[in-house]
Amino acid sequence: MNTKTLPNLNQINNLLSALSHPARLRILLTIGQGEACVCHLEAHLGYRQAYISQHLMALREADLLTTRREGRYIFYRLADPSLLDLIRQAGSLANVTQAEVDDLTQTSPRSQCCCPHCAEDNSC
Amino acid sequence: MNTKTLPNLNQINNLLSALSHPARLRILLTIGQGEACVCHLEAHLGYRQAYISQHLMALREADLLTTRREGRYIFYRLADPSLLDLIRQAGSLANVTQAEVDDLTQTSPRSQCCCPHCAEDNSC
DNA sequence: ACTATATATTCGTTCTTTTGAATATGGCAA
DNA sequence: TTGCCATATTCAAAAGAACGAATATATAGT
Repeated sequence: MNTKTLPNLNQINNLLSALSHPARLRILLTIGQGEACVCHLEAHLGYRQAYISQHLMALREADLLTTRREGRYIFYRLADPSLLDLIRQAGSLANVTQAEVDDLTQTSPRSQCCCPHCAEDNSC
Repeated sequence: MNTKTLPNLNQINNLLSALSHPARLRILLTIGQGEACVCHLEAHLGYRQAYISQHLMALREADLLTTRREGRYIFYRLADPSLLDLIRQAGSLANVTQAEVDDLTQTSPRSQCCCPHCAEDNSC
């Protein structure tokens, strides 16, 4: 629409738009500095699988994620870990402490992930 | 809307959503560390008055702006100047240099603002 | 009181995003 | 091959955001 030809503006806007969703924020925070497979996010956040995949697709298209396949599992990782800083800074501007931001990671008290990464810890 | 009851998440999301719009980003950058009236933004960015007011309303509702009335003019100011840092950081994540971010401020080669602040500089 | 100027609000339409449901793909193991 | 598990994609309906047009408000000056 109006954005005329301001590519830089659009790049920033695309980044922010990709971030501007509760589920996507939680996904990014859950991935954190490490990596996570879809089933992990599913178990951890309590969303449906397809729902998570859809948001992962959005994040991928915004170049915010990288992927790595390991057998049947696909592990997601932040393309740039400083994304976490951005979210934290947004939090601080929105009166959310860093501790509270980190809490947004865990919600689903049930179910566990049994991917290669989690299997050790869990009763898999 | 699945967001259940995660108020912190929503606060962050509301902030980011308010930012996620080309016109609003430019408005915020134009206000910068100082203050600006609507007519200034109008002249500077080349948007219609009502259009700007609409976006200012959105930014106000997200508590991103404070206002001050001076006669017929209403001056807008960032509620928290560190918002600029957030935008710059978003820029850097989106491969936009700080200089390029600052450029997003000026576009309309025409028209001038004649508010009390600008009158001195311009031919008003 | 009347007019002009600066800004805000409302309304309706269009465009985009979200989301559930269903289905597809791709690897692995029997 | 067959079937299963992890993940991706497609589709359509519903919800929401953007935006133009018109109109309202508030202040100042005459």
